[in-house]
Amino acid sequence: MEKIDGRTKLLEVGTRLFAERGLNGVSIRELAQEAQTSISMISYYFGSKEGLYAEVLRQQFASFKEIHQIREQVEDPVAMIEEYLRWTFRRHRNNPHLLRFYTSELTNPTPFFEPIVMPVIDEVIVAMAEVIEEGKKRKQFREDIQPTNAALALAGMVNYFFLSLLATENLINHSPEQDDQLVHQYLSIFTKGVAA
Amino acid sequence: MEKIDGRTKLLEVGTRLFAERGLNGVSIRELAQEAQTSISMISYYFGSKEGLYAEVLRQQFASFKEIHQIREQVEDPVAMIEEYLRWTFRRHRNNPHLLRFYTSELTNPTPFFEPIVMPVIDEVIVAMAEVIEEGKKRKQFREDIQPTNAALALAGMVNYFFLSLLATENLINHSPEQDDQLVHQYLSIFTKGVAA
DNA sequence: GTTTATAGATCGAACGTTCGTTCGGCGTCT
DNA sequence: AGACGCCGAACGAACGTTCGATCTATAAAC
Repeated sequence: MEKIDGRTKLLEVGTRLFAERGLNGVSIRELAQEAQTSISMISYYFGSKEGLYAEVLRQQFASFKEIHQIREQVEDPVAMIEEYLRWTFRRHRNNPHLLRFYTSELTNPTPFFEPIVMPVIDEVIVAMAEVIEEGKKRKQFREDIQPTNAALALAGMVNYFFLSLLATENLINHSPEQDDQLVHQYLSIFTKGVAA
Repeated sequence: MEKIDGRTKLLEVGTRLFAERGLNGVSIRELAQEAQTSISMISYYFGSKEGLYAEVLRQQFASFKEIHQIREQVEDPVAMIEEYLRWTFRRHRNNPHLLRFYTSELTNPTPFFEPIVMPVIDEVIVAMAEVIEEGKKRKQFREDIQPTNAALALAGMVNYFFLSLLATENLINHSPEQDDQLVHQYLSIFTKGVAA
């Protein structure tokens, strides 16, 4: 039974509670009680409640930077989109809270959206738009696709699908084995298709 | 210069402010000031702040019921999906607040999600899943599509796309003329396609 | 090896502010 | 005169923050 330090415990509890009810939906008294510490510890470690929230956000969105490593490793646009989908699935499955912060900040931005969240989201969208552009050049993707719109649609599909799983509490039931089917389905938007 | 009654003004202001910052992000004092009335009017007309929020939610999600009329009018599955997309585009363009309530309630549900929001969302998803199922029977859609997942993905794509427009404040710039391209792009997931 | 000093972690009480709600009264119509 | 729309003051509760005191553990001094 090892005792983890109070700061870590607060970050842990903050992540869970802020994800569930947002910045304004959680009080420092609830945070302190859940972390089995006192209310003054939040100001002590993070300056303020908003300081704790900002630190939680930074932790949550740190994984977005991985997109650059993935892009270096995978050269082919189709393979890259596939890898992007699997990477996103993996991230959401490993961290069920990320999606809530992501969507919540996009819908009702806090003062931390612009400095913390927007830059990392932007990097991913720009990166994927470039990948799609390259795919068009290589005639792998349809001509009528607008890269930035397509990158947004792609991210939207995946995120929203997981959001629906989250809302119906099926996130745990969705196993890695189902990824293949989803990847294939989503990928097909970009590949040459025949309209009915 | 006609004077609208206080109740309507409060609903109007409540819709805008709750959409921007959520139930917990807006105080009754701010609502009253913005509506140029006094703080006691909220309890007077709606019982409580939550009562006002609930009424706003009911107004916002009333349009979801239109799905049944549309389904009665359009018989062909492909045409139905197309009509669904146009209907959704139209709704989001006419009411820029709807999407925020939709996503916000899905991500961080208030006590009103279950009684007010969930039922109408469910009706739309079930209806579209049935349409997709019918499309599979008629060999219009690919065999490997799972109807409910596909209905969720479809809704996700559209909603998230508009959410991104909202976040970048481009919603006004997106004109009805661009709908055709989007409809075609999104529709292609369901039509028989060739993987690259 | 014992004592002392020092820095960090933790606490609960208290502060001032803001919150949502209630209530008595005032004006304006029917 | 009675019903309704409306107001501002007041209430208790909850909020986030601050502060002085206490505890702990390591380092320094003897």
